[in-house]
Amino acid sequence: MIKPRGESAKPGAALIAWYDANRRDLPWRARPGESADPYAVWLSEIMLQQTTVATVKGYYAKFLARWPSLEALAAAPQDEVLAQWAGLGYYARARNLHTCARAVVADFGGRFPREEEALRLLPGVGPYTAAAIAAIAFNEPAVAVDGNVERVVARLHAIDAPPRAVKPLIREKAAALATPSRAGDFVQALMELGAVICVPRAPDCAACPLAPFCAARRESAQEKYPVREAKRAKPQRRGAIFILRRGDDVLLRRLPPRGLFGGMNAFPSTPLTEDAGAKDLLGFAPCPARWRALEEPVAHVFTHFALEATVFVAQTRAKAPPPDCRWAARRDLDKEGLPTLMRKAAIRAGLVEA
DNA sequence: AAGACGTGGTA
DNA sequence: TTACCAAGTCT
Repeated sequence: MIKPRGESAKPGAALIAWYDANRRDLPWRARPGESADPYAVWLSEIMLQQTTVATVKGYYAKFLARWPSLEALAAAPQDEVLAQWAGLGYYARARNLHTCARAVVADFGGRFPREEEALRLLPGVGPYTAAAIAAIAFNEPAVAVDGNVERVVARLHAIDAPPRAVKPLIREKAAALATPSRAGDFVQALMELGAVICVPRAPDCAACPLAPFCAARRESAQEKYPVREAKRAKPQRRGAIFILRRGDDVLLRRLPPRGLFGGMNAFPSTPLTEDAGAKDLLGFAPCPARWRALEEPVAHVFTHFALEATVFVAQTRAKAPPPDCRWAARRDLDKEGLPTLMRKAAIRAGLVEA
């Protein structure tokens, strides 16, 4: 039977047809007929965790230019990788990226394993990323479930529970749409649909290949799905950041390898995971000096708390750096790779251009 | 298992 | 301006 307007009888077929006609040309994405590069797929997938395509593009290009191969990345010093990652956030990803590169070189001769279960064992590779690499890079029949897929499937079936509570159901419903011979394209099709059509607010149902099958649309309640988790209050914390200058140098500290900004360069500060509001901020200074507080504090919002940090500045001469600290040339501050909060402080203090 | 873990964009 | 949320992982 001939369907009018190219409409397909099966949602899975409609989805893949839509993708074939509408796929975006992304830097890490193989063109039709080309085979995917596992290194490119892995690198992009790590960067894309909780991060938008638009933000990733610049970092991806920078990484690929500097480290064109897995071997090159594995051979790089970790601090260079962290410095290049600066500003992208979730810095455990950068540490795991580097560890993973070395593991694949050491344990697999520089070739990523193709099986989902083996990929899952690599650092920084969880259930989603393992499935995504297996499907996209190796066309293995793995089903990657990310936030896009959760939203599309939750709407398609009007699933009345937060995704976290019904993960297996969502995976099963997603798998039911799959085109097994085209595992990579299928996974990307479902995510792409969520990213450009079945968006969180005001989805473009008129352009959606799954609209005829969509339960949420049938009940005109697209934005009711996926059901949101109860949101927790975001505490407001206060703290201080200390910028010590010595001629053309600035004092930097290397943070311990776990926790907030783990492994990154930073200015000395109060412990940011605690509220220092009621305490004597200068008691946290890296050394005694004539500290001067800048008028306007730096505001920064993290996932789980908001911070207002007073920036203190002082000058010193010929002082040996305190433990875990070193002097860095102010002109090279941009190359040091500071997390965004610290970069904001540097801008506020006039050390670097905005 | 629920919270830690960044940042930027949109409405 | 607050709220949401983006190709999640780790503990």
